[in-house]
Amino acid sequence: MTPQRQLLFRLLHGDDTHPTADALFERASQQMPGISLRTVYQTMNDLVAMGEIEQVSVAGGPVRFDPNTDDHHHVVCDICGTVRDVYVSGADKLAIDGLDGFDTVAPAIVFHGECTSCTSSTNPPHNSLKEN
Amino acid sequence: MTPQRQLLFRLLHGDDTHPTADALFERASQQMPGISLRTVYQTMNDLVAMGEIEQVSVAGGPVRFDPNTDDHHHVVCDICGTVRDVYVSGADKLAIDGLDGFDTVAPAIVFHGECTSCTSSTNPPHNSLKEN
DNA sequence: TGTTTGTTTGCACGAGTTGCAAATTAGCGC
DNA sequence: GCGCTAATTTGCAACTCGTGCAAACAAACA
Repeated sequence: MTPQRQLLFRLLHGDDTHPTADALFERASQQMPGISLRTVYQTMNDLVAMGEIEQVSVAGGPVRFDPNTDDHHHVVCDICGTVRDVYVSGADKLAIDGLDGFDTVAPAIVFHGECTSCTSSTNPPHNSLKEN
Repeated sequence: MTPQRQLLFRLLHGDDTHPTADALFERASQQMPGISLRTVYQTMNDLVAMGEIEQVSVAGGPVRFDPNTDDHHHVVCDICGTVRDVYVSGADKLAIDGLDGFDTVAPAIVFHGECTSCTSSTNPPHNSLKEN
């Protein structure tokens, strides 16, 4: 448990914004100048492998990290890219056709939409998907 | 409607393997040597924008293209990367907590699992995720 | 102290995709 | 068929996200 790992672990927990490696790197750099982006990737991969955190990947964009390991799903704003946790119940009752020939684990559900920050024209912080 | 577009459109329809741009490029090159990979990307993007086809992107890998524009979802083999269409009913009856502040469009459901080709040790065409 | 083991860092590389500008082609009126 | 214009295609460079590698470094420990 090196200082770098402690810092990253601390930064990620209590962060529900599903940050990218780059975003974490930015924040970590403020508290520990000189920390390497490579270390952020390395540490995130290790934490994922240990099951301490989850990876969320949405449509082409960079991977995001989620400290929430509960059974949950995600909503994505298709305009600004914001990701939020969503809890779904009843997924076990879905009627599914086409899983023949597959040992299936679990469904990952991603809701797509537009968040009100992006929708409300009076308050237009229309951040591009590229930002963050 | 150029010959390139006709060929690509034809190749994609009647192909339920959710090919990547590269896979399409390979197949197209056989029938039209000299066609550019750039053209494949360009054409696919146009078709997606026109709503003629759909894009499927799974965790890190390259984008795949799907001529099926029905309301459907996908299963992914986490070993070989195969993607298959899945029809789900009852998704409208899911109880969802956390969509506040979002104008939501629709859920995209991806089932993860292992296909029998990969599971059956007697018949192990364990293609890596990188192949195809 | 010296060794061992794991971590961090920098850099170069790789995959996938896009931007750009030049060359080519399609479509269309005549 | 001819010439024009707009769209398409192509090649290449560039970009983003992420990983491999090897050297430097740090922590633990005999």
